[in-house]
Amino acid sequence: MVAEPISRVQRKERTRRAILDAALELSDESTLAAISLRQVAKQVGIVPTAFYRHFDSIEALGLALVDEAFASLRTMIREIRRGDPALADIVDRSVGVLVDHVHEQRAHFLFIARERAAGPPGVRDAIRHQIELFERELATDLARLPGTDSWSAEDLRVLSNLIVTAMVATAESILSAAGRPDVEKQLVEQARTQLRMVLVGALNWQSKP
Amino acid sequence: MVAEPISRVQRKERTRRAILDAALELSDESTLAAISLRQVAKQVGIVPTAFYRHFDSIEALGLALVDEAFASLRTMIREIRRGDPALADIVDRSVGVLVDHVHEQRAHFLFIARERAAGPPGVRDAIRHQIELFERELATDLARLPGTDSWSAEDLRVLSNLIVTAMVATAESILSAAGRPDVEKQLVEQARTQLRMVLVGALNWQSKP
DNA sequence: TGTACATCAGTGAACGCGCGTTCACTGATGTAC
DNA sequence: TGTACATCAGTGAACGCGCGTTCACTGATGTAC
Repeated sequence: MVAEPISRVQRKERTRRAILDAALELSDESTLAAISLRQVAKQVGIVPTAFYRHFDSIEALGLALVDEAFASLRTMIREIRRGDPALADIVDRSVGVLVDHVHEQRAHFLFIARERAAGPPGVRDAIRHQIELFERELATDLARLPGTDSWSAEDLRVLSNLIVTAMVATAESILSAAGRPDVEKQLVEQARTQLRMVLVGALNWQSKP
Repeated sequence: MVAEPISRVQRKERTRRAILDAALELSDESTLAAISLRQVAKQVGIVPTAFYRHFDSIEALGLALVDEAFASLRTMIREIRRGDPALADIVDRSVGVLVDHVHEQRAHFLFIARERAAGPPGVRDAIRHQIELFERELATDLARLPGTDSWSAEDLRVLSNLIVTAMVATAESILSAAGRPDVEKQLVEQARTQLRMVLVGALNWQSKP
């Protein structure tokens, strides 16, 4: 076996990756606002000043993590949308995919949950904006369901917001139920029931003219 | 007019109050995890070491603020419960009271919104516990509504959780819409519609046997 | 292929600053007699 | 009412430490010829 030569560009990308991972790891027990550049550098194994070769500040690093986290969320959404959109099992499938991704991307979800409420203003805005995009996409999905023909655009948006809110809350609850499978099972069941309740409401809803 | 003598106990209580207020004020732009004891002391106008005469740590101060914030929330809930429980306007009244209190107790709501996600573990647990109590109380309220006779206790709890989740999200949105009355108006309308959608779902719901 | 120069990720010393916590103290308020 | 002592909220000096940021640097990788 011959040792592969590694280009300068690859080396830099590798360090950048290590910085992002270190910040995610530290985010497990703290929040961006309380994490120091020196802590991140120490975890990566570089000298504090080397951090500046990759990011201008901890906030800039946070924005990069937001992009990354939502890119992985989009993969999830595509997964839900794929396959048959049979109304019957759409609830079970959606909740199932969400829960799987919370486990697979635990660090990303934890990061978003924290920074959504407590991050630097720029980071909070970026997260809010991304969640808003999800709401709009979900609204157009809902418009394709049978029975929503008579709905106003506004009501579709409002329903979409309610569903996204409930799913965000579900993801956050599951994160704090880590290591208690019985609690998680109950939360999953709760999320399914809530989605069904909302859908029953939707099917019986009449938009104002 | 004669100057009132102030007892040592009163003086101490006054300083304690000032510390709580200072922490609330600082929480407006930061999170407990990033606030220093020295910042709080400086804002109050006492020497850092004097802080220890009142609280063991910033976390202990946080727990006191949680108690205080939820005490004021209970006042709010009592206000909703009072008066006629006519189903017709219960939605408008509930949302109205919530919005009023978000404005009146802005600092408390901001504090809870932040620390719920990003606070020290003890503070997070305390907040989670208090919200859980609200859910249970709401569940017993819901059980008194007409049409819920056939509901299982579990479904009442699940519905209650959904409503509380939506109201918490509404309060948080209104906080971030500060200074934009048009956005707030839309959020209030959204909250009302969502509650109505959920109630329509509830009225058409059949608990599993 | 070989040489001379440019690029640039990471280094290490240094800076002034705010941090939590310790300790012995002060002096006004409270209490016992 | 007056005196002697106890209490204790707030003081101020001091500590060692981690912070973000500056700067001139090193040496491996990349490029031009």
